[in-house]
Amino acid sequence: MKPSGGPGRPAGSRTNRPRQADIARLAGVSQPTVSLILSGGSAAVGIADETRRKVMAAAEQLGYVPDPIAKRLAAGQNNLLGLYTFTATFPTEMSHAYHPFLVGIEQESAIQGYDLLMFIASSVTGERPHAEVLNRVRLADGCLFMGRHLPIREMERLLATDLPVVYLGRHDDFGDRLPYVGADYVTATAEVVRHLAELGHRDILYVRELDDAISAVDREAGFRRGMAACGLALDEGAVVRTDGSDLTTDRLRGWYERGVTAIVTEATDTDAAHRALLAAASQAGYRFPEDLSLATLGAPEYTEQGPPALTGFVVPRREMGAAAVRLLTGLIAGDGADGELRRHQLMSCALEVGRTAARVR
Amino acid sequence: MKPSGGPGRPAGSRTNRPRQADIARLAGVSQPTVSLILSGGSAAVGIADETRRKVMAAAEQLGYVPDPIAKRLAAGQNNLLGLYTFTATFPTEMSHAYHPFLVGIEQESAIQGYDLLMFIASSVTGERPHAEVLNRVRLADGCLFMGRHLPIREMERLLATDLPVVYLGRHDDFGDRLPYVGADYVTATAEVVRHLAELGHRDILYVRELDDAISAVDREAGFRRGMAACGLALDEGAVVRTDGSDLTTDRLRGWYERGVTAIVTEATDTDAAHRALLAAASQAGYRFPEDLSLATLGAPEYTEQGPPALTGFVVPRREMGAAAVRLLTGLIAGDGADGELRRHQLMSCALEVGRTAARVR
DNA sequence: ACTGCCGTCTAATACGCATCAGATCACGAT
DNA sequence: ATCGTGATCTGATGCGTATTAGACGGCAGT
Repeated sequence: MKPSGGPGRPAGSRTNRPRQADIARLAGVSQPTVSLILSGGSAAVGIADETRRKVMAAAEQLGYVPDPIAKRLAAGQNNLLGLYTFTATFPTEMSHAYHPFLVGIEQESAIQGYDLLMFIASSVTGERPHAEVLNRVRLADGCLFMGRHLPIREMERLLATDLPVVYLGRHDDFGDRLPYVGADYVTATAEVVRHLAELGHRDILYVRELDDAISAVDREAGFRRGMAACGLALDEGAVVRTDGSDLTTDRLRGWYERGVTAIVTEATDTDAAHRALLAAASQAGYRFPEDLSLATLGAPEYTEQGPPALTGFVVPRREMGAAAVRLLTGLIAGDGADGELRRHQLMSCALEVGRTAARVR
Repeated sequence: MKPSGGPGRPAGSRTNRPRQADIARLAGVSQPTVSLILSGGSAAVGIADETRRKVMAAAEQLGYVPDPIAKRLAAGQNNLLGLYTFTATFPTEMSHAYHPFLVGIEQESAIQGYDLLMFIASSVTGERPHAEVLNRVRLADGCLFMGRHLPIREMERLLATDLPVVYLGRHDDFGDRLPYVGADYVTATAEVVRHLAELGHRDILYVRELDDAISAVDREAGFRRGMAACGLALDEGAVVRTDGSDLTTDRLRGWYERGVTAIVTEATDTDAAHRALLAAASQAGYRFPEDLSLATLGAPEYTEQGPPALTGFVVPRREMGAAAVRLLTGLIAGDGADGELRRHQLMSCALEVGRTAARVR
């Protein structure tokens, strides 16, 4: 490699961008003085106006731009928020599940003055995809994690670090060590049940997904709580688990004839249960809400075509993303130690009164 | 802030992560030796096996993880690709215009082993939103730019830098200095015209947007070229500019009665022209393709519900994103100097034979 | 035995900025 | 005349890693 520096520049320089030292030389002061004036900000009291002017002028003349890397190395902060998703962030098939979160994250990050660093390189590197990420993650001042299943071991190691971290979603396995922003599915589901009860429904069925993701567990808990609060009996088989494949037309008819008047189901990434239910109903000739009432937990955001149609609740994804960013930046700023920050936040989901549930006949 | 260093560590240390110096002490060698062994990779010949083992063991024992910041400062590379969009990357209203690009960018970045650094903070900082970009952008090894209108002055300054840059979209104002990956609208539009001509259409109208974005200019050029190539006359008024507001039902009727059998229009961010045309047609009672044939340039990607319906062409956004990343990483690797890299790339857009255009009666 | 050379490792330094402990000087108070 | 005392600025150093020049021994060749 040849010393590509300009005239009068030390040989090691890889670039010809001006540095603070150049400004200092031009202004006839020392490099620390330049540093104080340019980045010291409010701490730059005790600098003569004359000196300040000279330095500013020199910086302007040279077109100085601070090197973020050096800044970070020296100061230990670079206004970068890491964003780590356990799957591809921009999925091809799945209808942009992360998108509403990202909208909130982006907005709030911008407000807080942080840029977003998306860690994706490792998603294709091989067998232990998340092992090496943790190295890179430290590049940011703090990191946001999202995704249905988080890798326990890697998370454990990360938490042993002093890097601020926030998980988007509820997760209590790490106790207080893992701050998160989640959705209050329990309360929201109970409210949906209460809404149905107020419409006169007493025989309510809950059709949920197979796997035990926290959201599913919470929703079922909310369902049971809501039923209990309304004094409704929860007979055997009132909670149905399915991945969609066994949700036949006959089964649906059976429920109907047994006297079920309302069905609660949940929308998820895959939407298996929800979709299967709609399919079976359409095939059996049942209409919502004429024949059966339907409530969907966590319905997708409004689309552009008109008001919400599905009764249920909507997860405030945008607000959750923004809240997560606020929590993270708070932790970075060190508010965590003072206990000013609620490290575990559950956002409430608004009840949506749509057109799929009606008063029982 | 308190000096949180552990026991035996210098007070200035902000973190208790092990450094190369710690490994060196534990293994009884010097820090440069550790550096050589751990990151030197192939250049680490000339190291005794015994030493190598000791160092590796010590690194493993301490759970060493290299600091990307320091690495970058020292080596001038950090495997980060910047992504700068001139508007919010995750828009709320607009139907995820950037999304398909992002899918390609993410995939290819992962393959190339780069993480993605999204610069967003400046979008809210005030009057000259992009002025401060230069500061941040240099954090990455190279930067991808996207957005309809790029700020000339800032780009000019950036190009004076040695930072590799790629623009997603065609832009020739900077000559060869701004590498880009664009779409070949001219050829694609000409092919659409040819397709219509083969269906027997001779009176073809082109309805385009008002503003002179490059895509619009190219498409019109392609339209004219296509007409010429097919030996079709281009009479006065064959090209209509509109922002949608003046596209009345009467006007559409006028065209129809004048003998126009096919209309070519373009889909853009706002979709103003395209949407207005559809609205007017629907209001006038015209159906596609029964009454009029319609071709849409740059139709949105397939949605999940079935095969494409619109005749026209589709912009290969995913591939463009991937190509842009390849170009950028190539530039970073220094392939640019050897002329191995096509700094200006135009990707072809596949003709879509949909259901809105039919053989003329 | 002296020279030359290879293999192995280390001292020194760069990278660009921030921070801290003084240095320097002027000025007023004792 | 001496001693603070505040206002301004600088020297030295750190941040964690990569790189380069060269130190140090040992071994072969003459």
